[in-house]
Amino acid sequence: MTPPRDAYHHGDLRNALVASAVRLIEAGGPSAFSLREAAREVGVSANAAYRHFDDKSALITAVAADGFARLAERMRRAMASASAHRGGEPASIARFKAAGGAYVGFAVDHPEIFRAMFGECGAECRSATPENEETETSWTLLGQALDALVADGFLRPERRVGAELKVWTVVHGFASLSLDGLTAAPTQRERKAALEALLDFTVVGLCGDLPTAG
Amino acid sequence: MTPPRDAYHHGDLRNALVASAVRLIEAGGPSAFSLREAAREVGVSANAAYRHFDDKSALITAVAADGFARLAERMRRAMASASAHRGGEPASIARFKAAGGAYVGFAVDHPEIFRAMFGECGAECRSATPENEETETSWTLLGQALDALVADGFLRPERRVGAELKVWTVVHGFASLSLDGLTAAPTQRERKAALEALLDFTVVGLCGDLPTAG
DNA sequence: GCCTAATGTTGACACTGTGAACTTCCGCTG
DNA sequence: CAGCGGAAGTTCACAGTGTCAACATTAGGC
Repeated sequence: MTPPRDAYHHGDLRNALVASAVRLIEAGGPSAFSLREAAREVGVSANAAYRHFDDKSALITAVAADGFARLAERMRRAMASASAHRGGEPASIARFKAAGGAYVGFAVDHPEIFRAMFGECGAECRSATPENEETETSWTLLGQALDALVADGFLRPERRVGAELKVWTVVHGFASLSLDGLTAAPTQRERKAALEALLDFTVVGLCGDLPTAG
Repeated sequence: MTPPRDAYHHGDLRNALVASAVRLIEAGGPSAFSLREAAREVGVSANAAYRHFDDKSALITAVAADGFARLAERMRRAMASASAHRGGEPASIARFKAAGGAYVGFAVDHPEIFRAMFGECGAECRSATPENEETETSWTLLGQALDALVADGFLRPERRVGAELKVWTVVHGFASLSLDGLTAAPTQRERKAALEALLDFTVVGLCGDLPTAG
């Protein structure tokens, strides 16, 4: 992938460093990652990194940003493919569940990256600055899914407000617990079942009503 | 608090180190905490800590364990006081909401400790070993609150199974997002409103049904 | 009252993030 | 095409860190 470096100038150090950092973090978590090691892996002196990043944490921030972009992409894909072959479910609900599933799926597949994204260094990526398109995207995708629920008549419009936060809460909570393991490492099968139940629960919470209590 | 150390032996180094670590972590997060600094603060050589902890991470684990104990205590208190003066709400629902509120409250009041509890070093505290009474407790308290919902007829028994995970997911998710700030630092007032809405949403999700879809 | 084991101490090592000063080389201007 | 300015990398240096090994001190049981 990286050709043996002969030239004095690397050519694409920034991206190479980010890629190396992703590998290292993916392997051992954000704590088991050092600037020097990343530089070593790329074949460059430790301080070269400072031409491209203010900080060690700036590099991690870049990793987080990359993670957010990949997360959004994954959600996009999942939603699109859910529209295609859903299993008898209304399209809007299928898409909604697909979005949630993709979020959790990303977290489970890339736990350490996910941690980095929501650690202190990822903070800048998460603030909804107008420029931060990528970050905004997963939030936006969720919004689209919810709008579709309204359009299909499942979610009453007056309940639409604040729905993103609720869904995000559920999905993010499940992802966090899956990683940080309140439940001791369930099988993928069990997790899938739990997630399905959770998404149903979410739909009821959003769209449903309490039975006449008495 | 700690009397000026004159004796060669500290007397209660273990606890002193944990307390110091709690302060340091609370001040600057788990990353801005060093074994040496904690030892310095206690007035003891760096390596003295190794008589009480295998590792730096073992110390953090102790901090996490302490956090879990305090969290459970806070939930216990909140639930008890909710039984006393609830505002026209059924007791079981009031207690349930109090438990959730206490969880989030702890996370918001002690963000860095909370992070430590759910970071890699806190992992041992979270596994439900039979001995790990304290850890189990907040889960157990949640279970009690759910049982009360069943007893009061709000939650149908066949929906009881798996309810802990759902509630935990919501509450933990909201706590995480509140700390890690998807939403840019809302006021305490806003957060309280959001939490209230979220708990209502949770009750509906657990106990409610979809309106006859058509 | 001594011996042992628990508790603390000192010294050392490899490693980290980062600043300062120096070198190499790409790309532009004359 | 010469040469130069600045971007991109390098080396040296420093303060801190976690941790190991060897040593010192002391509390408590025989």
